[in-house]
Amino acid sequence: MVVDEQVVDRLLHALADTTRRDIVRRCLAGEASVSRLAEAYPMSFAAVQKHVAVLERAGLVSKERSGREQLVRTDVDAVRRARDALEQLEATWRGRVDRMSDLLTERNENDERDKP
Amino acid sequence: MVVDEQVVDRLLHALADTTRRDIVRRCLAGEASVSRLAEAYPMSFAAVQKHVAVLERAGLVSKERSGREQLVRTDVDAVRRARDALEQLEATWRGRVDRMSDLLTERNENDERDKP
DNA sequence: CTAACGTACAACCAAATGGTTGTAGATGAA
DNA sequence: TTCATCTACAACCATTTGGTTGTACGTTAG
Repeated sequence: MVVDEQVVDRLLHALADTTRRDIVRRCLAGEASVSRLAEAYPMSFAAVQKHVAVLERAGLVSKERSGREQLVRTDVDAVRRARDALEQLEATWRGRVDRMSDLLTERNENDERDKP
Repeated sequence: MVVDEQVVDRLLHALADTTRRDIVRRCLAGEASVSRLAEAYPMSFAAVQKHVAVLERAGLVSKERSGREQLVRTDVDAVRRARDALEQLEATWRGRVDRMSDLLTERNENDERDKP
């Protein structure tokens, strides 16, 4: 179940911004319209709109129309998937470390060196 | 023990790039010089150097001089801290959800169907 | 219907990103 | 010493990012 690298890129990039993480948090605690969200930050409505778009592209939130408002809702599963993605990364890396340990243990004189 | 937002920003941004994640992985499985790393990617030495710098600024790797080479080593603890940071984020968000649930539960004592 | 509200989107801008090439300084090998 | 290697860093460039303002459009309230 290898997570697509591109997906991970978008996911981590989306979360690598304080405002966006805050939006995720806010929209987890009850849905909020984009304009209501915009009131919470020292930036324009359009700017917040863009942040929401980035989160949406990463699959972290989704929008649902309700009358003339657009309600933003955090996808809790997506947040979990984000955590799992990092966990998987860590597992891969850790796996490498483990295999490395094995190699070191049984390593004798095999000194390989590739030169292009 | 709140993780500094700025630190999280740098951490997640550093990891939001396939090449950089690969560098982290490679430098976990044995140290590698920057030039050796550069051989592994379809980009210039300077570009890889910049990627390493980003990882270093995020505290994910460190460099150690060995002769004329600069060995890059992934800080395993930093990787763990990265995972923990996301976990903490998730915990915060989850906490919000839980408190939200509590509110809903308490409100439910009256057992009425009020529509806002 | 009209006015106000919420949204979408385009155009624009400064700054950051991700890449390049070129130059210069250390260091190890011959 | 001389030369090849490894690194650091500056200058430059194209694209993306994160912000702005302005305009247009659908929806709701009065």
